[in-house]
Amino acid sequence: MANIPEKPTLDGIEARWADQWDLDGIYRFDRSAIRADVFAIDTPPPTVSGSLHMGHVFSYTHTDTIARFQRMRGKAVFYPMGWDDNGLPTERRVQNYFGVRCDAGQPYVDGFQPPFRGDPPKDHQAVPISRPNFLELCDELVELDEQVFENLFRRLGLSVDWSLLYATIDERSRRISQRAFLRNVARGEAYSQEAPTMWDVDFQTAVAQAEMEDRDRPGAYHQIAFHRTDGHGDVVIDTTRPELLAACVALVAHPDDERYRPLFGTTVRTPLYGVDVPIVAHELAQPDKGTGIAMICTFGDLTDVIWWRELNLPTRAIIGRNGRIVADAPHGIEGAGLDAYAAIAGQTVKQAQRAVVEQLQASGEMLGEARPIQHPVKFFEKGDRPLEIVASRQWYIRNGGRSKELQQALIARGREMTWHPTHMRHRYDNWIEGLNGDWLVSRQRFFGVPIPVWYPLDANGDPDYDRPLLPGEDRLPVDPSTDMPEGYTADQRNQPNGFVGDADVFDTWATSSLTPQIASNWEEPVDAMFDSVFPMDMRPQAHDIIRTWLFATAVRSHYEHDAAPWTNCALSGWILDPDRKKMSKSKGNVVTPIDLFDTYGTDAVRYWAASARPGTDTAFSEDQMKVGRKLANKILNLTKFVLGIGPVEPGAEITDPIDRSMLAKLDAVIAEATAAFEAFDYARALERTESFFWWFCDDYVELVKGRGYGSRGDAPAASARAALRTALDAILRLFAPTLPFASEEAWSWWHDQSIHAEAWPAASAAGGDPALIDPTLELLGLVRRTKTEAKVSQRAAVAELTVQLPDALAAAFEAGRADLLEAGSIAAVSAASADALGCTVALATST
RNA sequence: GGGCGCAUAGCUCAGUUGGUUAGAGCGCUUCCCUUACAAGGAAGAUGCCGGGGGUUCGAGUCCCUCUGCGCCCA
Repeated sequence: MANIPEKPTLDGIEARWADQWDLDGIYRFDRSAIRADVFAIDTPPPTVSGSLHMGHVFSYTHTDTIARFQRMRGKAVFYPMGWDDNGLPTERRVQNYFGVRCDAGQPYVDGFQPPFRGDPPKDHQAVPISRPNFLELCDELVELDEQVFENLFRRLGLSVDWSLLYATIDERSRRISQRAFLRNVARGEAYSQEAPTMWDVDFQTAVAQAEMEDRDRPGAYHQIAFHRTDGHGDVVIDTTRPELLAACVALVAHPDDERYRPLFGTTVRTPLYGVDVPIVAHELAQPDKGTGIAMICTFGDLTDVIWWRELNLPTRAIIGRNGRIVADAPHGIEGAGLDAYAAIAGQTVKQAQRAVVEQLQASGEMLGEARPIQHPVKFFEKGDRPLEIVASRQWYIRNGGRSKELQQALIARGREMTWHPTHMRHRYDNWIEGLNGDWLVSRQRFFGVPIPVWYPLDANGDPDYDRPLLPGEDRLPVDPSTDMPEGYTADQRNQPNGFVGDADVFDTWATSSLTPQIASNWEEPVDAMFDSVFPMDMRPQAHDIIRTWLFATAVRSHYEHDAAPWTNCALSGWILDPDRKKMSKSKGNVVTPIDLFDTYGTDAVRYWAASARPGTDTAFSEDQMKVGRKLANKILNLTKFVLGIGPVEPGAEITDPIDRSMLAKLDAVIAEATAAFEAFDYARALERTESFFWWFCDDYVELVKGRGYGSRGDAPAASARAALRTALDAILRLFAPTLPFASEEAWSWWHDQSIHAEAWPAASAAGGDPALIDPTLELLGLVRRTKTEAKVSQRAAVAELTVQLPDALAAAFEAGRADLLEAGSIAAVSAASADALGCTVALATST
């Protein structure tokens, strides 16, 4: 029956088994299963335009071990894969790959051919192309990239159901994203508003709080004198942004600050521009910072926005969407002030700062020199220049940033989920508690899900943003730039009394926050699986995107389903290089996953990943992969041995207490591994299994090998063989989630069906005493040591073994006595009662 | 500044209700071709379990505190 290769090998087994699994469809989700029998995973759709790296291999392996375990436990596993391809990363990659840039002003070119397909020269000037042409190139490239990702994941052995594949830009995702948004609008959970917004001047898009980061940058304090309009001298302020002087609308000090209290309510005149501004009081002014009084500009930072809003100050915006000072001076600047303004109009922020400082120094209104400092500056996480604040109309989804009540409700949602590891929940709570505004979901970009909204235009051609025109759900997905709102005709586009389409797209997270809905065909006309998979059992992801992806998904589910989207969140750690530093290409220490698969085998790489404690940052370690390869190899060899030692008669009983003792230990391991997997601790499950496995090979197998070969006759041999076979069966099943290829290969030598369609092992219930075997193995160890110290072969004969035997161990000693003699090549043994177990080994003088 | 985590062998780490002599792998040393495996096996050396204090019959484990490192947020 057995089909055992002469020389077992791991080489080439990945491709063979990956293809076979695909052919057999063993990972296909059973759509007829009821919710209680389903284990549903909300797989994180990777950003395909990023490059493949070990982080993918790492965290996706963790998930796969859980999926395989649950499948073996009899669950119908819902394990989809998706590609998060919409959004800025793809746009960037398309620009760099084809040598183009999107320019909405360009006409569409039919059959457009980009100047390059990969690696444009460094000095290439990006070719401006129309938005539709640009989107075509996006579609072309993501298809390419997604194939590379799929190949990697198949090679990694992920047991996903590839028939459930989706992409966040595909038609279903666009429809579901728009549907969910329209329902948010209908319930008042989403709204548009004209407001100061964090703005990236290079990408020329608004940016959400979750996408911002602080970076320490050099800056400088400048002391600037404002002139009191009552003629009683100057008020000196400190600012790091003198270039915004023309945008100044007030000075502010703390209400308790005695130095400035008399000035509240008075006015000062701005230097250079001669604009009268009030001196106001607010708690957020910091008396210990600079001179204790600051200028409020529209807008230098988020505190300016708060002051502007709470103190009802006027607006004098001077920074345009391109990051340059706008051409027209704001209201209030007149006469000579206009000349001063002309010096900065059209300049970048940096240029303007130099110009203003020069002007102030010339006029004597800047005191002393600039004092350099290091201070945190807000950046878009993908951006290169500091964010500016510009006023613009944007769409928001309420997320608790402006409502304590909603905050509490969302924090409560977090408590409906079990977090692995538990302390990760704090990040969720902290993030919600630190929100300072609603979730900005509109982006002034191209490759994304269009915001499904039009606005009616009045007789003057001005849009009425308070009465947006919304499509019916049956029309989704729509593209407002080509589709028409109901009741309008194409020729009314952009005409007075006509309509205008919203030109923006959704933030990537606004769509990827709906992966549970997308993967399960929520409210789709056909093939809805939503009811049998939602709320899902597991959300695996990395811990750095708790504030973005995890939180956003919880928000959407809270609104749409009044539920947490999953019952468990499993957070993976990061990969560090062996020096505990970030891996980087420039250092030449980045290895690609495929190379590692080739070198060590996929199971070996999976072993490395699965050895890392859940949620723990982990060093990249080829040493661990070598260990994994050894393990996988050993599994094949052990299987060959157990299958080759001799036949096992049907119904053969395991009678020997030594064999039963081993099985009792195995039972404990099965129980531990099961409990660990159920708690999402794949690493502990592996560690317990592996530890037992080496003990089994080195100690148990060596002890009973001779008996198994039949040295003492048929009945003792039958017990050993049956025990070996029983243990092998369980061991392969225990390893199957972590080392799917080696366990399948070994399994296939004596089974027709895939091990991954088999049941998780159950306890043997042979009723053995787990400790019974221990004294025998301890004595065997002492014999081995004696031989090693005598520098003789382990096969060397022992003339006599004299055992010191505590009475309590007498029965155990007797049970293992015959096996011990054989395993140790011992000619004679005698035992005498003693307090502690021990022995004296008399080696035979010659072989 | 707020929150969280980590500190155990040269290195990477395990140590799950507190319980004999603190473990594994890698690396290092010595030995062994043995009919599953030399891509193997047998054995050995290496620890103020970060410091201090406390609870307890008993602390790597629980409490307090200090130090150092890392992450998240402001």
